[in-house]
Amino acid sequence: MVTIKDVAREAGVSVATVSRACNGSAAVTEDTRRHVLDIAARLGYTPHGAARSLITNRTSTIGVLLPDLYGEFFSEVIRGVDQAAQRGGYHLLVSSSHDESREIVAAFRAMRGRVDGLLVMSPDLDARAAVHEFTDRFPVVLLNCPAEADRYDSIVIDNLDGARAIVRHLIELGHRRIAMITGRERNYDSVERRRGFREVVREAGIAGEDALEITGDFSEASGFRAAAALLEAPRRPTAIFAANDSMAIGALSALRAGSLRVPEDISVAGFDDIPMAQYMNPPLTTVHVDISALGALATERLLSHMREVPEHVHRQEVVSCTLVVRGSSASAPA
Amino acid sequence: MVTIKDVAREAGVSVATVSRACNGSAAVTEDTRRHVLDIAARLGYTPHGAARSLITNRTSTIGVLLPDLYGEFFSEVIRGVDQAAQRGGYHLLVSSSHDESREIVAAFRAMRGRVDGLLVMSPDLDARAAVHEFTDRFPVVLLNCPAEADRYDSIVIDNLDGARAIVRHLIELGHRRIAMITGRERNYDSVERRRGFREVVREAGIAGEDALEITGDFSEASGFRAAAALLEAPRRPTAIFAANDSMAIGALSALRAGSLRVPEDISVAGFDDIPMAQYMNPPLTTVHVDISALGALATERLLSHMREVPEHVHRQEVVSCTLVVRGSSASAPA
DNA sequence: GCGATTTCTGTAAACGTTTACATGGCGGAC
DNA sequence: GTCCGCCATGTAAACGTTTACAGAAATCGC
Repeated sequence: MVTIKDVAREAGVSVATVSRACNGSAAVTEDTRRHVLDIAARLGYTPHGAARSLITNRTSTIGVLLPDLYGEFFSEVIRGVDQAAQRGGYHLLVSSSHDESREIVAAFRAMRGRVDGLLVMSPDLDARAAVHEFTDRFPVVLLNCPAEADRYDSIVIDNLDGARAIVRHLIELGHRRIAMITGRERNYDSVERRRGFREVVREAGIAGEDALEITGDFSEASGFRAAAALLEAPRRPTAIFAANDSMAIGALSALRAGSLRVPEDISVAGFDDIPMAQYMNPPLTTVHVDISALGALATERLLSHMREVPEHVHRQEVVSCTLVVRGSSASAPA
Repeated sequence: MVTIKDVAREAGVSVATVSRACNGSAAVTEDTRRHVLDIAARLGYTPHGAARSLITNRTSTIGVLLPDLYGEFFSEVIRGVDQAAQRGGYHLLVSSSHDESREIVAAFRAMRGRVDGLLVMSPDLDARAAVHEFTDRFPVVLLNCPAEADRYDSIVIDNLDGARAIVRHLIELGHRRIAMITGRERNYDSVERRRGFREVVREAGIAGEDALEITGDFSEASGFRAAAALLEAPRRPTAIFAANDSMAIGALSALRAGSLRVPEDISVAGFDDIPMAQYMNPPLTTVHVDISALGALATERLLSHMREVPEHVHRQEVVSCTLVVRGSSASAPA
């Protein structure tokens, strides 16, 4: 591998000059610069990232910690993150599949000296402590995590508001028996969305047995299973609110398999508005969240945190979401 | 930031001993090891990745170069890559949105000293030269790229075979006017799939004007537009083969908007079998590719290449794909 | 109890950069 | 023509590790 020394020797200058020429430092003649860059190009020299990081204490990389990479939601988030990072001249070190605190800690440790800041997306409620331990190490921004607003920087979706809006929508359509397919018990987004569901349902005076809850895991398959189970319920709901679009899509499929018409016989609503949602049959009524913008926002927040590190003050930012009514919801059957 | 020196001082040993204790080297007493690790934990010491990489010449990271991160296909690939990498103790440095050769080269350069190997997924035909320049730098595996088999390691989908199978399927159902929605002109997968389409259509003796081709870009929206345009065609096709599932899903939506029934009036087929495909209405006939396995396979290939670097011999591996017939295709209307 | 051998720990060099500081050369002002 | 100052370049230290080698302590055989 060709190093800066090889270039220096070949060009007949010192390594300092090569370094300066490559980094566009002012103090080098135009002639020398061209000469050095020529040699460098000819030799195929590329600076060694680790060496550079070691001395400059900068890596031009931000770490991203995810629970999983499954589904369109996460891929959209990453897309936004990547775009914003690239715009700022940063790379992305991605680490996913961290269900347990223990794994998160391990991933965290592995990041020191490799990243300048960290974006943590860990909706799991248990991971909080693990995150806290590292928040003084380098700048951290939490994305969609449960967090005390004053101790962390965080970006969260207004889950509560979104859930309220969509459940209200269903109630306004005359539904009085509404089921919710939740995510896992420890998932923050799911818990918040369920909180909205429960609130609105209670306000509307809907009895507990008419506000059925059934647990999924945010995957299409779990939505399918949940909806299939709901069809067997003694008092079948006239509307289903799934805690995310993937489960809603699975539910649509199960209902069709059970020969129910959506929305004539039963309404379905999701959450997130993944790109696919509008192309469903029927198109999915859901809560729109600008997912990639969410990722981009979090990244920009992190980048600015990294610049102003000493006088930084933590903030929690809430991104709003809006109800999108499409074909999968309609008036309750008579 | 606490370094190995701090730990050494605090523990009253040399840095060498700390290093050995942390890395589980044999030559250190159990007592010393425990003592050192205690101090390290108390001080919250984490080794500095860059420093370690510099001396060991290993980064425990593999780079992933992508054209974009949009859609379920890429997210599934990354998922497989991430899982395999994690299993092998590697991290992922992701860099996406590289449309032009110039950008690919820049991304490549940024990777030196940061990764031990590189996974390149660049279906763009123009990027080939850029890739070649770096193949002697570190181990590279191409994923779904056009490549001379003997000069690179590569994994490709058997696009040709898959496309043939699905077009034959449509023809066997009696369709004689079949349209294809392709991807971009420079996209390798798309070109190969189109080649399969053309071959089979010609063999079946279908006239050129009955084998309409229309260009999309692999997005749902482009599939929607393409299908909408096909509805206006003088001789409307009775079947549509989209070069990927996203476009097929967009097409389904457009056909529904145009009041055509799928599959009674018109059949639709996709490619990839993204997780969502089976939940469509109607469920999508497509070509199944085990996408995340593809990513995992490429990663394992890269890892083994990294181990046996000198005597490594390049191979091209072709992963097969299988026709999956679901509800979106049926006999041609009379 | 003494030398040989083994086992553990310390010293210091090395990895490839960047950058503060030193140095030398050259031009301009007088 | 001399001196001063500036500007381009070079020298060398530093970043935080790992590891070859050396050295000290402990164990063992006799």
